[in-house]
Amino acid sequence: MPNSRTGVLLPLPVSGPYDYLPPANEPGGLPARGTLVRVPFGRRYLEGVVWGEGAGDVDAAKLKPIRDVLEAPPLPGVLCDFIDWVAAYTLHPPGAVLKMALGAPGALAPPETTTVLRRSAAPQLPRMTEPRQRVLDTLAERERAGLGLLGAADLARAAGVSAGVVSGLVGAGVLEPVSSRREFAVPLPDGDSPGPVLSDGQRDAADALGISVSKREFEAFLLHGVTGSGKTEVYFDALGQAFKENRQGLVLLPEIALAARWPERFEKRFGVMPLTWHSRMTPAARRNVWRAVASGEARVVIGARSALFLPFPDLGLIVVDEEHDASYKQDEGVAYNARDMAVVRAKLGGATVVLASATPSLETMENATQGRYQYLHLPERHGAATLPRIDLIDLKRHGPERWYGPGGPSGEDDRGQVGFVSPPLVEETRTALAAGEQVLFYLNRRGYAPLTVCRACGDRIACPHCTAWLVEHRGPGSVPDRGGRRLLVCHHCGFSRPVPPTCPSCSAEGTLFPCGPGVERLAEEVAARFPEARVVLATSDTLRGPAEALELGRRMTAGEIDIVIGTQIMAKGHHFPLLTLVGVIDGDMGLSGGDPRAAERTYQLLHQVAGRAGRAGRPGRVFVQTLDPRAPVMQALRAGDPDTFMAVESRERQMTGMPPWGRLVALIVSAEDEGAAQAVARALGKAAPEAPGVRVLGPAPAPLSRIRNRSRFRLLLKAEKGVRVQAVVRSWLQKVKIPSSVRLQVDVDPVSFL
DNA sequence: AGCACGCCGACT
DNA sequence: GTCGGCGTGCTC
Ligand SMILES: [Zn+2]
Ligand SMILES: [Zn+2]
Repeated sequence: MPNSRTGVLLPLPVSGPYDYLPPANEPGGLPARGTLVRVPFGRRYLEGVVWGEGAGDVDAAKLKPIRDVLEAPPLPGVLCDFIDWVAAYTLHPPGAVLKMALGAPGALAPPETTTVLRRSAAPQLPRMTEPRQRVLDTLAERERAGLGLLGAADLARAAGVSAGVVSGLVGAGVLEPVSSRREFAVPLPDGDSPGPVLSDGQRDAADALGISVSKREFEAFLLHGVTGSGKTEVYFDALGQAFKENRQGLVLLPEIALAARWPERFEKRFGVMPLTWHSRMTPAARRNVWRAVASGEARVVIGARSALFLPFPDLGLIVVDEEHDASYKQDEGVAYNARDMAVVRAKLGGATVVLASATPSLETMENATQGRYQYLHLPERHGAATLPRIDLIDLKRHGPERWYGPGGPSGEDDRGQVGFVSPPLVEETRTALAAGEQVLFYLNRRGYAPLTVCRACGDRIACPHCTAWLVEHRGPGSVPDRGGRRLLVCHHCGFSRPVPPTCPSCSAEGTLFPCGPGVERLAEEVAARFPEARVVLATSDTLRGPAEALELGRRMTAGEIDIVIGTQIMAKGHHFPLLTLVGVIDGDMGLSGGDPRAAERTYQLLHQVAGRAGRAGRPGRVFVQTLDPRAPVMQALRAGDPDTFMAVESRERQMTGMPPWGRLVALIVSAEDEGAAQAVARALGKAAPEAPGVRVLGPAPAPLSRIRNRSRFRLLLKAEKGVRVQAVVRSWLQKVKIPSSVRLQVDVDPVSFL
């Protein structure tokens, strides 16, 4: 008997596809792989995807027929293959990966409709009034002008009448409501638009990419473009080539950069705004983009990491810009690295993939050295902004002075406030401001102060749900001395409470004081030290969307701002012609804690921040405040010598068997009950594999040992490069029974060790 | 992921 | 005596 079952993958974390019978009403046999269907599942219906022939390992009596085939373009075969590949690599269920690909919610929703009003065939009105006539005139005018129908509220507004007039006409049967499909116009970039003249270096790189795109075969490139080399123009050129070949393009950016002005640059080059894909989209926008991609109408999408799972039927080019950025790694749910999976996606689809960065990751550099990626180096262009000179300020020798508010010391015992800007940086800032130039103070710490301490008992205020200190936030415009809001916020779970009037531990009154720097606190100091300067904060709290980012850019360019105090959001994308001085307040931040990539990341981040200073013809200056100016990463920044630094980093990782010279898989065991989590973690430790070239470290309490009221333990599997870690881990996990109250997160190639 | 089944504490 | 808590397991 032929296999009349079909496997259907459901967007659920179950181990694999479930078998179904073909739909009763479809005589055409088994639907093809990728077909979107609705199937009965338990006592409900779910959307799923036909995954292939049924496995046949389940009792025929249990089989139910597919209820129906959905009116939606099927998932391209290459996406189905990709989902299987990612699931096998990350050790997460394929259904969990499918869930990301369906872009839930909304991708499969029916097309958006709105109710509009049109003139009915009904005869004349019993009573015609002047407002009523105006509505009918408006309708007639719009029809003559070829404009579409409007909903009740819009029609009333267009005619300048109240809503009651329109509803009266509907009631009288003169207007009738009809449902209209809201059309979505897919922007069509112009691949033939010439673009700017490229330098010789850019031309060579762009040609190499263009030829690769035309070949329609998998090829991977590292586009190493130093600051000012114009790497964006190079991959724009390759995108244009993809459009000409009638293939689709995808540009991945770190989520934070999407908020900035990147889409504008695309528009300047190709004449239309690009379609974008990110986590904060409405379901309707999600649906529109998803469908436009699936139908092939969308020529290019700019997106955050999840855009990699969009249903491109013919993806010819993937660009991963800022490929070193750690935010390409997703740690929760399916733990995947979009940068690495982009290479896989390109391989499965016969596409070109470009990893672009001014400071490539060690992993990508090694892949280029080994010849797996072709190496394209872009030298800086003549006359372009170059990376400014970086100087170090030793905080041990140049400790920041205390400072006073506008009135100066209030008495003899007023010792003023703790400062974070050292005298040399204050001096440089004065000079720059006097020259009418702009200054950026970089501090990657949101809020007012990262810690609140009681000076009576020494107690530090922690989150009740996490092992983390609460961060004080004051918010823009609030004046704490006059009863403004002072909130303590947990950056891990979102818990917040007002700063209490008395110490929660010893009940002493007025003894709680902020400890350590945050951008809001830094802003106070800067305002006091440079009273004439116009100061703004640029953080994810103040730049919540593209509109705010654009407005900041406008004010900066117009010279309406003197000093910006910014977090990581300022490290990306923005370039301001008047900004010539960057002061890094805490260069050592991120260097503590046992992360093998800490120094590398610090280099990449500070290099990127440094790139904000300077412009053509007037190089900027960068000062990094540090307690350890002799640290290799600081010396490398000062010397502008990433190559030596990366070589040393590489050797260090080689000696310790760390990536890219070895493989890592992290297991994170968490549960509300600490004992339950610990028991499972210990059982996993006992059952650890003893294969050659494999070592298991832990279990140990995670550095963040409790988040959202869940206790966390970590184990780390370290393997030599050739080891098939997935097989090792899969058989390891089979040996340990995990109760449902305990969650086990598997993280292949971990980036975060918290 | 839902949703039901099932076995132990405090309620009409 | 029942109502309901959520731990365990199943869904083709
Ligand atoms: Zn106290
Ligand atoms: Zn918390």
